[in-house]
Parts: sequence; structure tokens; C-alpha cells
Amino acid sequence: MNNAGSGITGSLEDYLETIYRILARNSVARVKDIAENMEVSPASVTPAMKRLADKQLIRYSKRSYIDLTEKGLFIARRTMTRHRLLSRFLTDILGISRKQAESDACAMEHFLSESSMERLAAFFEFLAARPELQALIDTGFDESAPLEIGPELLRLTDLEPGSSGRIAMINAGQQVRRELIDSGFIQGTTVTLIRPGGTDLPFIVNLDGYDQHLSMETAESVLLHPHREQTGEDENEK
Amino acid sequence: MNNAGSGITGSLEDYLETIYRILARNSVARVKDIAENMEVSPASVTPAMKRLADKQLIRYSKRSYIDLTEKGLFIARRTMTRHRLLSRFLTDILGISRKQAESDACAMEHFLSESSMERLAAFFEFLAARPELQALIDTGFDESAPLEIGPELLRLTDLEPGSSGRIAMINAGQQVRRELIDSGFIQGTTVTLIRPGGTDLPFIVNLDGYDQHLSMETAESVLLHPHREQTGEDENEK
DNA sequence: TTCATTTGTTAGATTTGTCTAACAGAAATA
DNA sequence: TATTTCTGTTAGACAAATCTAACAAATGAA
Repeated sequence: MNNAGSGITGSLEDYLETIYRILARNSVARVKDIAENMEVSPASVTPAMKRLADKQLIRYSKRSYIDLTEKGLFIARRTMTRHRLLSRFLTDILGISRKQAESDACAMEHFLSESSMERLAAFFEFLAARPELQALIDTGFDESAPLEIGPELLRLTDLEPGSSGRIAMINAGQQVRRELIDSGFIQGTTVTLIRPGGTDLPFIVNLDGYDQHLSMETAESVLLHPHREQTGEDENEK
Repeated sequence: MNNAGSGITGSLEDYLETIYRILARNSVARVKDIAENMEVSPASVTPAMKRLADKQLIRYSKRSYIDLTEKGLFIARRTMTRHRLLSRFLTDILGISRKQAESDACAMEHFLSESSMERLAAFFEFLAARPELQALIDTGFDESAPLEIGPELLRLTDLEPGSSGRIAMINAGQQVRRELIDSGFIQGTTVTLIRPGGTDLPFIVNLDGYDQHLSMETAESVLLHPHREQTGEDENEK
């Protein structure tokens, strides 16, 4: 089972969704329309239609127009909804560009479970019912807003060797920030200082059981929450 | 290209991630460990290792232990991070169960773009820096909390035939709520009343260009934002 | 050392999804 | 009507993933 709940693959869900979109405006759906919409060869569409027809999700016979069955309509609509929920989250909450959000949503939409869908929908209801919160997210949370660096945050470079801290934020330009995030330096993660870099010696921290080398400059942009730099115990395991 | 950025398929990313996890605690990674961790037959692992070795992401030769190359480590770590970001969003923000969140995150992790990752990480930083907001989400936003129904919301059944409204929330038990959400009734979506159901006549609304039949009871649980029930113009197109 | 067990690989099958190239049917045009 | 163009299907190839069953190598125990 390839996705969250349909019993069909993501590819077939995409076909259903495409047929749905076409039917919502075009009155009939043809192989050619589907192929164009999905940027796929018409020769790929025919076997997909056969698979869908086998599963009773569309009405289809050779050279006929294509129509959704009740079951197919249900799946198509649900996939559509997943797409919208994800896409909206990415654009409206995270501030991702429309284009990028569409592309991400397209790929992820097949895997959002029923409960996650419901909770995501609830999240939007929650925000819509609290305009002040909505506004805070809309304005205060965009790429250009400068990070407000809390007063008592300490830098990764301030840590004692052997002690740990929880990451609060990354305060660096886009490139370094992305490198750090890719490497697992995200808010809430515990890091342990292994060796404070000196002249020519690399700065080494442990994250996830792996030692990672950082330049001093990079390490300085990792800001930790204050307090609780106790033992090296890792509490984000299991 | 099957995913966001690696140039490898989701399946291969999963193998890398699994190897990473094993190496983080086990000192060596063997075919058997990988097979067990991924719940896959050992006979599936061998060809996957070949594909990974071809792409220079692992060091591997017949019957040898398996080790990540620099490139492989990078991808593994990034996949891991994506997984954590998604899983954390699902559990901490949306309140999904750990198990469900893991499963959703596992499937979606291969498709979260670099920019979405970065923004999601920023979202956590944003929340962590605003404890009052964090608290609001932690406490005010869980499954059991009763929906606060705003004063001036109107029900879908209050709409004039031909007029439209924007959905504010769904106020129904889990089952009906999920059915409505699956069908596309999510906050912010515009619906147009086609026919107000009478005795024996179905209640019909248009959403997405499709007419949908609802029972009166179901329709009553769809609450709309006040104002702007102007024309039938659909502003969530394009 | 020899045998049994564990571990890993190969061979061969299957499913899904894609492609190009060739062909067939339908529709439009001359 | 005859022909061209558009549309859809088939055939055949390929890659990725998976499986089972059979085999091979390595390890451990007797």
C-alpha cells in the first residue's frame, strides 16, 4: 500500500485528481487532456486508465471519454483537498512561494493521513477564529523579518566541553543556515560539545551520535536556550 | 527525479537513512540489520546497496560491511532532518499521535523541498521564541477542546440560493467532520448554495465546480464567515 | 575439522510506471 | 469520397522495487 488510505498508488491518485480538475471545467475528459495536464505521454495514459477502470474508479472503454465513478470521485476529491491543505499551509503559514508550494504539495499529498488532514483543517479553523494570531503569523513570520535574538541565549561556542544545550535558533545567512538545518541543527535538538576548536583545530559537536565538524564562524551562529546544560543525556532519543 | 533534491528515489533515501540510524549506534551496518529495520527481505537489500554504491553514496562490496560516504552521509542526515521536522510538526503543532506522525513523516520526508524545510525550521524557532504563542497552541489546540463558535457565524443552511460564503469551520462529530473535510469543505473555501433542500429534496451546494448533495443535518454543521455573501464569484481559482 | 546455523547473494518473477515508435481509428478537410 | 490530421492504442523496452526459492560463503559449535 503506497499511500494514506486509497489502496491505490500516488500515480493513480494523480490521474484521478487530473481527471477531476478537467471535468470541473471541461465537461468531458480525454486521454489527450490528461496527458497534457500531467505532462506525460499519451501512451502512458492508456494503461493507467485500464488500471483505474479495473479498480472501478473510472468509467472507461477503448477510445471513450473518461468519467469518474462515485468511488473515483471520492478519492479524487480527497486528494484535491489534501493538496489544498498542504499547499495552503506552505504558502499561508510558512510563506513559501506559490510555485514551490504547489510542487511540494503535489508530491506530499498522497501521504497525508486522514487524521493529519483533519488536524491540519482544524489548525486553519483555529487560526481563522483568532485574527490576532493569524496576523502575528502573517506579518511577524516572513523571510525578511529580522530574527529577534532573545537576551539570554548562548552561543554554541560558549558551551563547556562535554556539556549539552538545546538549540533555540540559527542566526546566519541563508546559505549557512540551510547547511546547518540540513545537518540536523533545528530548534529543540540537543547538541553536545566535544571539542572547542582552537587554532587549526576543528570545532566538534555531537548531534545524533555523530560528531560533526563546524567552522568557528558557523558554530557561533547556533544559539542555544539558556539553562539546563547539565549532563550529556540525550532526551530526544526514542 | 523522484524527490526534492537528492537525485535519488525515496526508496534509496530510506536505505541511506536506515544505514545512518544503524551506524549512529551500532558501529557497523550489515545487510541483515538494514533488512530488519526496514522490514524488507534481505534479497531486496543487496540490489539496493548496489544502486547506492554505483551512485557513490555508500562504500560496499560483496559481503562487506556498509558505510556511508560523505555524500551519502549528507543525504542521510538531510532526510533524517526532514523526517524530524515533519514528525515534530505533526505531533507538537497538530497533536497527531506519535505513531501516526511517524508514518506520515516517513512517507512525506522525501518530498519536502529545501525552502520548505528551512521555513518549517524557522516556524519552530518563531514559536520557541514566543512562549505565550507556543502555550496557546499547546493547550488551546487539541482534539478535545470544544470549538469556540464565533457569534456571527452563519450556517450553510442560512445561505440564500445562488449566494456564496466562505467556510469558517466545521462543527460536527468526527465522522461527519471527516467526510466534509474529505469532500473539500475546509476553512476558507467558497461554497455556493444551489438548492436549499426541502422535504425529500436534497440540499445542493457547489464547491469546485462540482455540485454536492448534503443532508440538512450535515449542511448545518458547516459554518460560514459573516459578510461578503455577494456574487457567486469564486476567488480560490487559479 | 566438520557440520550446522547464520548471513548474504543470485536467479527469476511480478508490479508499476514510464518511454518511443509504429499503427489504427475518427474527424476534418479538400 | 479521398486524404490528411488528430487522437488513441499497441508493442516493446526499460528502470525501480519488491518478492520467493535456491544457493554460497562465513561463522560458530561440537
